[in-house]
Parts: sequence; C-alpha cells; structure tokens
Amino acid sequence: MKENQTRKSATLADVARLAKVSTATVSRALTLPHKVKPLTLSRVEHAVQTLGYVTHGAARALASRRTRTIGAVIPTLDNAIFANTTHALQKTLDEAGYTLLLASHEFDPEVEVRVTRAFIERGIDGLVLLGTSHHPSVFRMIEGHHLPYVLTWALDPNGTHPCVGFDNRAAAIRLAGYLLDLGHREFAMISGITANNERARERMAGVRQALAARGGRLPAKRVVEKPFTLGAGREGLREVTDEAGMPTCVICGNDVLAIGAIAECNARGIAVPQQISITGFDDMEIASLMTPGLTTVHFPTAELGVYAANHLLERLAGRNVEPRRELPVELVVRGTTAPPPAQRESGRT
Amino acid sequence: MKENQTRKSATLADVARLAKVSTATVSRALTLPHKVKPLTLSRVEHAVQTLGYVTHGAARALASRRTRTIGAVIPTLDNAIFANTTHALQKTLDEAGYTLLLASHEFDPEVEVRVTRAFIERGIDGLVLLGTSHHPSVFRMIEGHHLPYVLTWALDPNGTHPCVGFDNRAAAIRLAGYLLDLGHREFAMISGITANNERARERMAGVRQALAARGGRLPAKRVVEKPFTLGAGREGLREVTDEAGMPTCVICGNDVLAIGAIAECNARGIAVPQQISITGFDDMEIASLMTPGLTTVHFPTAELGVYAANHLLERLAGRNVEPRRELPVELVVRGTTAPPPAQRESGRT
DNA sequence: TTGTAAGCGTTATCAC
DNA sequence: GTGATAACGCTTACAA
Repeated sequence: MKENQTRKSATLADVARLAKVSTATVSRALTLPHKVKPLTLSRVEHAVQTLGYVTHGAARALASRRTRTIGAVIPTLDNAIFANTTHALQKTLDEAGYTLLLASHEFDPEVEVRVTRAFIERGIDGLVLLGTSHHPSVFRMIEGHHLPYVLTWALDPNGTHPCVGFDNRAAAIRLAGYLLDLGHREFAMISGITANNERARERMAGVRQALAARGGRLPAKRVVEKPFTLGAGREGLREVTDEAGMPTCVICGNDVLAIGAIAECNARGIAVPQQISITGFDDMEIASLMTPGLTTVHFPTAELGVYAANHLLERLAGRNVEPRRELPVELVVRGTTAPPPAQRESGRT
Repeated sequence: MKENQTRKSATLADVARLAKVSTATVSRALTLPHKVKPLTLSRVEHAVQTLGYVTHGAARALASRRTRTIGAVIPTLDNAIFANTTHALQKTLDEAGYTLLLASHEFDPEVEVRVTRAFIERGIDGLVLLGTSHHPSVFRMIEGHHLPYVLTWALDPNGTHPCVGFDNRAAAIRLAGYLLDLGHREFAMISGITANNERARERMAGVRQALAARGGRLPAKRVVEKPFTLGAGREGLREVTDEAGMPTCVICGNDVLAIGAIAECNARGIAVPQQISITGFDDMEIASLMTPGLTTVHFPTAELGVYAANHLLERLAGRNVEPRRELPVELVVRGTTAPPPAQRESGRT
C-alpha cells in the first residue's frame, strides 16, 4: 500500500530524500544548476518531476530575503489608460524572472496608502508608483524599508525622487502652440480631473501658459474637468460648446475624452475638423484607430513601462541608474487638422 | 548615541521588546486584538507605531500556511475588456482582507501555465481563471496543490469545474433571434479570434445555430475573425461589406469591435442603422456611451467579478458553494435599431 | 490573559 | 561538489 503522497505538497526535503542528496544540494540544483555535478543535477530534476515539486515561495522569501516581485500601484484598472504601461511592465519584468503585483487605488490617496502597505508586507523587491504626488506616508514607508522605487508618467519637480516620465506641461505647450500656429484663438479644454493628478494639472497649466503668451482665449466656461471616459468626453463637448460663440478648437485631456468629444460632434452633425478642431493627448493609442480630424501629442506609454521596469531591475542588480529620465513625446498630425473656420478667423484679420 | 535603529526593518521581536511583552502577545494583538487585554493592546500598538513595524508577509505565510492572496490569470491587460471584472474582483477581495495578484498571458497557453505556476509558488490561497479551456497542466497543478479555483466568463460544459459565467451561446442565439424577428436575413459577423477562446466560439456557434433554424444567411465571406480592437472592428466591417450585396446587419463579437465597425460606417457615410444594423455583445460597457444604433446583449461583467470573488471567499471560509453559477445576460435595445432596409426586405416578400 | 518554544520550508555559511 | 545546520520572522499549541 502506498503512502498517501498527495496529502500535502512535496517539500525540498522530500526531493532530497528521493534524490538521495542533501537539501542544500537540491536548493543549489534549483537556483545555481551549474554549481552541481550534472549527474546529481539530473537525479534532482527527476525527483522534482516525479514529486511535482513546486518551490514554497514564502519559505524562499523568508530565507533569501527577496521575492523577485515588483509592485505597481496605478490609479485605475477601470479603463485602458494605463494598460499599455502595465502590460509593458509585466512583460519586461517577466522576462527578467520577476513577477508583477498590480493594484489600483481609484484615485483615493487613502487606498493608495493601504495597497502600498499591503505590497510592502508581501515583500516586494521594488515599487512602481504612478505620478509624482503621493501621501507622505507612502514615501515614509518606502524610505523605512529601503525599498527601491520609481515614479512614472510625470517628472518629479523637486528632483528628489527617481522618476521616468513625460513632461506633461511641455506637451501641452506644444499642442497649444500648434493650434496657435494654425491661427486658432478661441480655445476650449476638456480636462481630466485635476485633483490628486499632477498630469492633468500640468497639461492644463501648459495650455494656459501657451495661450497667455500668444493671445489665445480660454474663458472659464470653456474649461471642464471630466473623468477619463468616452461618455464624459461627449458631455464635456456639450458643456463647452452650448454657450453662444463656439470655440474653433477643443483640447482634450486625453484621447478617451477626445474620442468621446468626436462622437458627440458626429451625433450633432458638427464637422470635425472643419467647424471645430479636436485635439488631445494620446495616452492609449486608441486615437490612432479612430481619428479623422484628431491631432494628438503622443505619449510612448509602452516604452514608459519598459523603462520603469528596467530602472528597477538595474537598481536591484546593484547598478547605477540615472535618477530622472524624460521620455520624448511626439506631435502626431493626422492629415486633416484644419485652420479655424474662415468666419472666425476673419473676425481677427 | 542611539543604536542604528533604521538599518533594517523592525521585527515582531523588536515590538515585543519595546512593549515589554512576548512575541506571542504581539502576534495576537495584531491578528486577534480582542484576545488581548486593552492595556497590553495599546502598549503594543504604540510600539508598532514608533517602530513603524510592518508584518513580514513571507514569515507569516510560512508559519500560518496562508497568504490571504488570490491570483487571477486573464488573457490580456492590453484593452479594457476584462477591466470591469478585474476591478470588481479586486474591490471585493480587498474588502475581505485579501490581495489580488493579477497576471495576463496574452492568449498564449504556455504563458498561462507559467504564470499559474508562479502564482502557486507565491502561495496564493485561491485562483481565478478566465474561460473554461486551459492547458491540462494548469488543472494538474491546481489539483496537486488542492487549490480552490473558479473558472469565469463561460460555463464549464462538462460540469466538472466550479465556474461562474455567462451562457455565451444562448446570448448569441438571443441576439440573432432579435434580428430575425425584425426581418433581417442577410447577416455578417465580425467575431473575436476563436482559437483558445470558447467565449468567441460559443458566440459564433450560437449565431449560426439561430440562423440555421430560421433561414438567415451567413456566407463564409461574411464572417471574419479579428482581435478585440477598434481598428480591427473597422477593418472587419470593410471586409464583410466590400463584397457585392451588403448584409443588412452585422453582429460583432464584442462592443469594441462593434464601435470600430460603427466608426467605419461613419467614415464611409453608411447610415447606422438605416442601411446596416450593427449589434454586438457588451462586455465592457463602452456601448452604453457610444450607441445610437447599437443593440447589444449586455454581460454583467462587474457582477461576474463580485460573484467569482465571493465564490472563492466562501470556499476559503469552509462553506459550501454552488459549483456552477450562470449570470443572466440582457438584451439592450437602444431605441434606434431598424428593420432591414425595404428594398432588401421586398426581395423576400 | 500572557509566555514558552516548536515548527513552517527555504537559503546560506561553513566545513568536509 | 556536497552535506550539516543555523538562521529567516512569524504563528500556534500548550503551559503557566
């Protein structure tokens, strides 16, 4: 009669027994195969196979004091804005033998603190944070645990935190400058929610700054803040255009809002971009698929993930890394962006 | 001169020392506060505060043999299809004190095996799998570790695995039936990729089954398989309509494809739904935002996440759970769906 | 109510 | 190249 071998999962000791070696050897065979004689190695491998042995991660983590795990805390999973980055992160880490832990805080700073703590308890080796503004205790915990981390998507204005991201303000200035060059002066903006979100704030500030310098008009009633959904984009367009005197162009906080705005134009029979020019920030690459009339500043979000992952991997390998990396953004004009409608332009000439 | 207290993170023993109690008491204070005298409790809490103590998860997991962690392996993070479900999962688990580990396999069965193994090594207490078809070794590993798990989005045809999901075939039959009732006979379908995806397969099969029973036509050249992206939806519409003789309606594998298809119609000046009726399966709830002319079968994807999470939580609590739960889907007609254009209908009358 | 101490399954430091 | 064995930091009988 056989022992009840499947009652509980096999341990290193079981493997060692079966392979007639010590646990130390099994451990080596598993993690440093080249430090073990080929013959022993194969005996161990065989034992592992027949027992269906799987390393006990917690025990390994406890003994080795590392988990080969990286945590990423992002604002939301509920839309695809961060999916490119997240996917690139996961892929890059996976190839390096690391596992990505993912959590979202739904734009609630308290939740961000909690999930960060949960990650630290779980023994992550490194942490990816999205954005530069975080609850002080997030930074305190990171500090207290000497945890390697990197801020992403934006650049730390103080230069105190390692970061890899975009210059959101410069991107906004660039986009607004392009529209000004075309002759637009009557602006509207459908921004993301700026609370706890320096990316949205910077984009807004950049637009304002560019317009102020060159005489564009962006009255308060032509600025709305909306969550990043298609529906909000439609709504936003309604709100900034229902007033007398249409803007000649609308800048959207990201491409989800922009596509929503375009949908609303279509539904109302407004021609894009002949009557109104929609532009935005291309965070998700939806834009490139849906875009007659959509000019965007493109953010290389997948690259961001790769860089963020590599930043941490380098540091974990004990190498030095540049503490601040700015990723270049790109103005993407899709052929159809028009100058402001003649009648409006003539008012100025 | 102070000891170098921040050199390494504080342990339970440090807390115990500071609070002048035993480690056992600290442990209790942390996990079963009511089993500790209030005074002692507060001493411990104070010590925890001043030391900035954070539980060492690996050590806890090793000793307690559980991690309070649930893994979910989904096909992709690259678009928002599964975001609703994932978010609901995370939220529900979080409220129950569990952490969600998330990984994607990008529709590659080998990768699915790898990430599943990684999760098991990390000591997850339960596993959420998406879909019913998986590599045999996935099931073998689950089995070998007595790991509670649940399949989602589809229903296990053999009834051997616990699952909570939708009857994708019935949903397809329902949608096709609705169109047949309106008088449509010339169908086209822009399906998702059916390889390794029983959801897409079932939807396709359901449409075919309904049409066969009632005389609808779905010629091979009017069926295309596309990845779930907006661009693919546009492309798909081009492919199924470029032939002579337009279909009067197009069924899309999900709402991303449907919205892409509508965008293509708009771009080509085809009226939806007067000349062509677009319908689809509403997995993401984008549809409700973008939908003049879009009729869908709505899948309650967020509820799915809640149910899946609760299924696992119940089992982990040692309670019995119904091993198979079907979530009802709903036909959502958004007011504008039209009968087939008269000239085509007249061909049949 | 609290303390003592034996694990939990690895890794890592030594010898051999 | 391999084997003993002492950590790793916590939980949990069992004792007090």
